This record gives sequence, structure tokens and C-alpha cells, in this order.
Amino acid sequence: MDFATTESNKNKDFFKAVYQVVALIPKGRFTTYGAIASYLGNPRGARIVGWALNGSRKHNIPAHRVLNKQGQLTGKQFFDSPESMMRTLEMEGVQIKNNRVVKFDEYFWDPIKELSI
DNA sequence: CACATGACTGGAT
DNA sequence: AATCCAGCCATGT
Repeated sequence: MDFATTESNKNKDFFKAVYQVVALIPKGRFTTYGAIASYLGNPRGARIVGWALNGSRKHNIPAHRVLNKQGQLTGKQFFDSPESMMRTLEMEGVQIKNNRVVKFDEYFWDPIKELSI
């Protein structure tokens, strides 16, 4: 059955690629939805990255290390408890204050820079 | 097919 | 700095 290829497969590849990139984020660091989307060649696909992470629970990936471009924990409602995301990050060494990363530049991990070696 | 929704972002106000 | 608006695009209805 090769007739039902292309479109849906591309989408699945994108989702899968998102999971792989997220899995590469080092402990104690974080990245953003837009950074992942750009790295995967879809700079306008930040929202899709978020959508992909929505189904990440079954993939065992550190989705708590993905924040929005302002370093805010916009996805905390999707974890066991709204606080678990923040606590996990702080436990890994990322300081959070007012729902936001304290020192963005020190902890930001850009796949475009880190993975293009 | 049309329309609404959203773990986003950039630019304007 | 805070809000608002407009693109964005996969999914759901």
C-alpha cells in the first residue's frame, strides 16, 4: 500500500523528529518551541511543536525542558501537576521565578547551534 | 469544505 | 512593560 504515503508520513516524521530533538536537550538546560521548529526546517511551526509535545507522554521524553521564547512554562498545565514542571526544572538546576526562567541565556540550549556540529 | 482551537511568535500600539 | 493583532498549521468538529 504505497498510495497513502506523503502527507501524513511527513507529519509523523516531523512529530518524531520533535521527540528526538527534545530527547537531546541536556539536563539543566532548556530550549524553545520555535528553536525546535526552526531546526527542523519549519520556522513557523512552533505551535505544531507544542501540539506534538501534547502527545509526548507515551514517548518518555523530557518535555519539561521546552519553554516558550520568553522562557515561560506555558505547558505546565499538561504535566501531572502545574508545579511538577517547575520543580523538575529546578531539580535539574534551572532556576524558575514567576513562572519564568531566571537566566535565559545561561540555560538556553539552541539545537541549531548545538546540533549543527 | 468551513470554522474553531492552541504547550507559538513577531510586530504594532 | 503590557496588550493586541495577525500569521502560522495540525487537529477536531
